[in-house]
Amino acid sequence: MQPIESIIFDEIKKAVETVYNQPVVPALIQLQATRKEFDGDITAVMFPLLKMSRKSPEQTGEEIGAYLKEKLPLIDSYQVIKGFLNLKFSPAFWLERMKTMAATPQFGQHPDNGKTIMVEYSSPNTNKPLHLGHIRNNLLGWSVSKLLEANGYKVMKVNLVNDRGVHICKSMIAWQRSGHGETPLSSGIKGDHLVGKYYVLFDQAYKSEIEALKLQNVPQEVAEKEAPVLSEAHEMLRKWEQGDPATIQLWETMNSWVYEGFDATYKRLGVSFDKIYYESQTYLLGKSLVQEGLDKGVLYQKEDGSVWCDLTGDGLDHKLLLRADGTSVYMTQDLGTAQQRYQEFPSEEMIYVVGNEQNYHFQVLRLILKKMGFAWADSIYHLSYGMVELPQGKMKSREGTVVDADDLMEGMVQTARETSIELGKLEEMPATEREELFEMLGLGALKYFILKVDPKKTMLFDPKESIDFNGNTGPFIQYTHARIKSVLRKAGEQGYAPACTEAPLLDREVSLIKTLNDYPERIKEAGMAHSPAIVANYAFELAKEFNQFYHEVSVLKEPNQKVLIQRLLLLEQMAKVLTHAMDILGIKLPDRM
RNA sequence: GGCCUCGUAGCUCAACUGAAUAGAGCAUCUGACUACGGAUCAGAAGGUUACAGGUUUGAAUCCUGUCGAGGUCACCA
Repeated sequence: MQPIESIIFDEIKKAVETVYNQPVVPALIQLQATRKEFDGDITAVMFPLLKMSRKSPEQTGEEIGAYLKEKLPLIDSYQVIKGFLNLKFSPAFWLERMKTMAATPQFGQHPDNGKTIMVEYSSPNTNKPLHLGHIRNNLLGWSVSKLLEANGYKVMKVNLVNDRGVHICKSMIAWQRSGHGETPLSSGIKGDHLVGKYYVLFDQAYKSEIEALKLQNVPQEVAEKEAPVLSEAHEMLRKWEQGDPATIQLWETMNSWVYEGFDATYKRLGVSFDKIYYESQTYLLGKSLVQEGLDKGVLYQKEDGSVWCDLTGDGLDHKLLLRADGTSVYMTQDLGTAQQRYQEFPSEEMIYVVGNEQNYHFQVLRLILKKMGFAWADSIYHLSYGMVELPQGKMKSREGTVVDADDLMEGMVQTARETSIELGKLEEMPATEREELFEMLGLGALKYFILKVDPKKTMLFDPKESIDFNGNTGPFIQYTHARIKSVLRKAGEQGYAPACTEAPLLDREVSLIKTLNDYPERIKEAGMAHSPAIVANYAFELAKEFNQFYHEVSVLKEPNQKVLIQRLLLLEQMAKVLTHAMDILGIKLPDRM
């Protein structure tokens, strides 16, 4: 559906050219939605035109407004306030708009553009369970993928699991030492939590060994490096890299526990992937690229054999790419995986959903790829999101302030359960259906709370506020949807079906149509900004507007049937748009609650 | 110390590309339950957009400086 601005743009340009008898640069025509407090639908800013008109802003607005009103039937009236020309469209125009959107099956869904985008997100370590920070990552990754799909892209959702390294060996060592063969099955503990438990145990053992060494007058720094458990962990990593069968087997076993746990968390959170990569299979990539870089003279080698990239010319430092012993570092693999991805799925854009503490890493990654002459380096987009903080500050594992993902989800669902039961509205609902509803509400609250904030900003997660179900929250929108559905249901029982009857529209209805009409543009805007927050805030505006309308107008008590039937059509549109918007956020909408 | 990001109502967040009187929600106070669903709605109060300059017809937004917060500058990932 054609946005209103583009319909009117050429007309206004023509009007200005005619009235002032000279050509106009498009940039001078500035249009914006008219602010709520003024009468009108679209506003043209007069200031840029003053040089042409050589008249006051008010006079200029008058002249162009008068011309437009006379020439364009769809302009009902105009009003000039200061330097702003507010144009109001005719009711017939808005009726037409409503008809068009009602006839559009997937309103808000942009047509397939034939382009592919890759989105990498989640990318967890396999030594501990997911926490609140991962939740933001996962929700963003999922939602941005949906958002891009709504913008007509084909999206490949990818997860690169960090399944190897010394951190995993730490859990393995602790399990060997004190696990006594414990498994998720034998203990009833979820796999990722069980492995996480041993990671913590490792840390405790490590610390007490340091203390013990210090009692023997070993200096702190030396103790930190030479504690026996740590040496064991490094030894294990060496064995792993050599392919020692027993080590590999333990590694596989413990990782499989973690995956089982992650799968459950992902499932409840509602996210999924099209392809999962494992770092154990990709960590050797990138070495050939480094060789290529050396040949091209983009990289250089030190006497000890280590390979570096000099980025001082770009205001950055020297960056290590291969250690003296020839092993690769994080950046090396990332160069390699980027190339592999691009070859595997040539895409318009490769989006990495990664926290902003890695801004520097991605800056360097792009720069090196560019220096090496890969044009696709520009298609790498680091979707950098801010940290999630708690009222008491940052999450710190040492201080035990880490909010576990599973606990958090369960807590939200439990709160939804308590709140709903307290309100006492669901006595008639079957138990299983009720539980499904609590799940929808609890997770809806969580997802909305996190996604409504601009990704790049640091956000505060206040558990007390997140479980609030009033105001700008997921449950508020879910409730709104349930009410709309309820009216439609009752109307259906009375034999009414939504339709456009050309009945006159109230101002409030025109306003709703305007908001609905804006939806596809907002999706586009959100897609370009990679920001689900724009979608969330739009949905809230719409829900709020509905509630106001609903409070003022008795839809089912309306005596004029034509009016009634047409209002149902408007309600149906709202339900459709809300559903589509919430689907982008991964939030389910109940028909009743 | 170098580089990057951020600073908006008591709190959490908006403000598309520079545009009209900087908007919501929460909390506070007042009002509406003879309800198509009150998990709602109406209203009040709350601001020198950290500070100081500059550009512009116009600045929360762009530039410079100061102050404050966070991140990063690993042969960790």
